[in-house]
Amino acid sequence: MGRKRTKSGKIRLAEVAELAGVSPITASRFFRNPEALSVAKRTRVESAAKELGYVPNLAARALASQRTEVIGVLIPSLTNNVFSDVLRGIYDASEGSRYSIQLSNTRYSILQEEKLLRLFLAQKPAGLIVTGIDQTAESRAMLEAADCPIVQIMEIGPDPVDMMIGFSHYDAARAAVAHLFEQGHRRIGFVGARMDPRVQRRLDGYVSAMEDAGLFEQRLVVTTATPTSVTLGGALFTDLLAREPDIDAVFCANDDLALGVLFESRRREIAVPGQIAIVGFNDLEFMASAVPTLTSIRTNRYEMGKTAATMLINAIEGRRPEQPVLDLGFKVIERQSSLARRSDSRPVVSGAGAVNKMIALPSSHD
Amino acid sequence: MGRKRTKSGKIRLAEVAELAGVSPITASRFFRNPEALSVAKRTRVESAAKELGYVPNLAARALASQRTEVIGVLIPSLTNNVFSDVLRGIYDASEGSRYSIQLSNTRYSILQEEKLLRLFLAQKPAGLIVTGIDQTAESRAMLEAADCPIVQIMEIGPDPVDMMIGFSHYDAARAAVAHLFEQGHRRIGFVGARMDPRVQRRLDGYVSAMEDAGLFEQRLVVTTATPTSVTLGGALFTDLLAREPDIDAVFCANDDLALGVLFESRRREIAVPGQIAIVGFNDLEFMASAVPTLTSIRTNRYEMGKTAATMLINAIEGRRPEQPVLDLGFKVIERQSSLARRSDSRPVVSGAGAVNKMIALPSSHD
DNA sequence: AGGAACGTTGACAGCGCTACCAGCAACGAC
DNA sequence: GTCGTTGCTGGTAGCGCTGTCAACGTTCCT
Repeated sequence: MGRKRTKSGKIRLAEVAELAGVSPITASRFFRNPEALSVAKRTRVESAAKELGYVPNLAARALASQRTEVIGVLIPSLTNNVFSDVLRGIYDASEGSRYSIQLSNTRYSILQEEKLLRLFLAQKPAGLIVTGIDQTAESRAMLEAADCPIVQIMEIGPDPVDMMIGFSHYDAARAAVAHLFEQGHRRIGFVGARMDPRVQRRLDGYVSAMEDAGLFEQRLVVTTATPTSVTLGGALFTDLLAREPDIDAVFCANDDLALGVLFESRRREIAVPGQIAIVGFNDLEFMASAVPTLTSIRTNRYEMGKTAATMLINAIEGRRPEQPVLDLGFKVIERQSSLARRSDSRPVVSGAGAVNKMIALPSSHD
Repeated sequence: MGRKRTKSGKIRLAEVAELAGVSPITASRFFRNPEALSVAKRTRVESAAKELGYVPNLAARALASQRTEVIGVLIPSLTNNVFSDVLRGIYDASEGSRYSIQLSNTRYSILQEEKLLRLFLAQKPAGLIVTGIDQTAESRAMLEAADCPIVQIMEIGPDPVDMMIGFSHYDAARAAVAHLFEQGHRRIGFVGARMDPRVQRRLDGYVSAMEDAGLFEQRLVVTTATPTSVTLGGALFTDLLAREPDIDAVFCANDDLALGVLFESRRREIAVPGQIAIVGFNDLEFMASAVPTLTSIRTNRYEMGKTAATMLINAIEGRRPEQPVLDLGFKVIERQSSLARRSDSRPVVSGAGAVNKMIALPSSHD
């Protein structure tokens, strides 16, 4: 059953040093700063380590050096596939580096975030990646006092703690609404779930764009604190229709909701985009192959994670970025679901991706 | 910018002990085994620790005790939302415990898995969670020699390394095909992507069920090593149709593929389930709200992760499970997409979830 | 009463590594 | 030739905690 207790081979740095004929400290240097060694000793230590199969004891290293090689990552959700893309980027960037990722889930609670932050900081992480810009005052103070580089991800805003990488959800939402305006839609509903700070900012963007056009009405907005799902999209859309039967478009705070709206439309035999246009947010993979294909806002999630981790590692190693705040922007991916209303109400069902014009915009950060 | 270097408050166990008026070792015991202390000292240490805001130094603890409180988790993918459910369960179970999760991604490579395993084991984890039962001989040997409890997740099979929790993908696939037979379908195609060992076993189950009925033909099977996606589902379905235009059902190795098949059917104006029945695998959330609602095999992924981590933690603390191999089974969730063929070819578009009969089956492990 | 058994506490000695500083050789500048 | 400089190497002294074992007081048994 594999529970047998084997006396650990126990190859220490001292053994490697002995085999290589150098002092332990020289062997130690080989692993931290090989350039500092003469070529002769370097190769000797290297082959000795390989021969013995030496693996450094991270706990001893951390204790002696007073720092760890752990990057702490705080994200609000493991379920939301938006974060799995970001995480994949982070893990990819950390791979091959000496740093390991310590992940924790705040469950969209800034109090939980504060608690986790305290825990993380006590272990002296090499760096920290935190989600968003809405921390408690206490968290903010801890972050500012922290003795390591920090990257805030997912959005950009004023007053970064250290580094920041993301895009403006506000601007992205405005762009989505602008696109619907362009296509001739006027009574545009908003459907949102979870309503975390980033979704809230999307709502703010929607409201401002609608107000600018003199078209905003509170009754066009349907939101809930419930976690998002496809089914919920259908339910919220049902609510919206009951309240405002004459809407001609729906801007969904994410793609799951958009898919739910699409299915609900089909269930009700409402033509998309003939009778109702749909725009989602995030541009998940399925948006391009739905029928009709679904318009969405593409956000560079994988890249965000990867860049964040890369920037962080560079900063840890003393190479601070020229530009600490990075706006990754977004793109309006125009597809069939948001086309201008047509006289015939039959949905367009030509090949997927036929309409796939892209509008790239950096978010203007104010 | 938060880079200011603060001299760490540096509250050590010694400080706590001093304030409490006990020896450091007694204070240490308070954190590891409070029951061993007298009530008086226990409360004294407790309040001293709280007053000073003491947080133990994990590196020192690990070094001195020769073991860590880290649970290593090896999964093949971060993208696949099947794993995000499992992970959520694992993280949820670890929360509140003293153990922290160290996650690594094998990218579906057993060689990469072997490499990561070596890395993990060198740090003497408290426990290990690995995916599946297909390890290299070398990995297997390392696992058997490992000095910690181990749980294999996602599937069950003969000869567990230690503990095992999952279900039979083979039996689940057979059940899916049996369901299609019941509904009167005969020419059932198989669509699979990625073809990792578990998908392969689903294919094996499909093949055996079809052979049992004398209906198997190699040309009914379309697979690819490409990672799965909704779009890919449509493409594979297109291939299948080109090869075998007269199929009456498709069993998809996962739900993303099934959704792709649904969209492609709609694009081609093929009625589901009128002309073609669809069955997916995993029962992701959207399956219940698609139009038509999509039949799938429900697998208990969150529960799998949570139970695995709970079992592991119990085993670490000496409470080994009565039953080291746990079959979580699966359920055939019958929905509209797989109903018997009907004379009229119009898809059923009544309310979602109208048909939602469930068949629960434990997988028979041989 | 004597002794064993138990519960509780503390002293000591590291765990494996690295920070710090000293030492040494080789080299070039004056 | 002397001095400083640079490049490389090693010795010493911990980092903060826990394993081990001994010692103590108390209780219970014979």
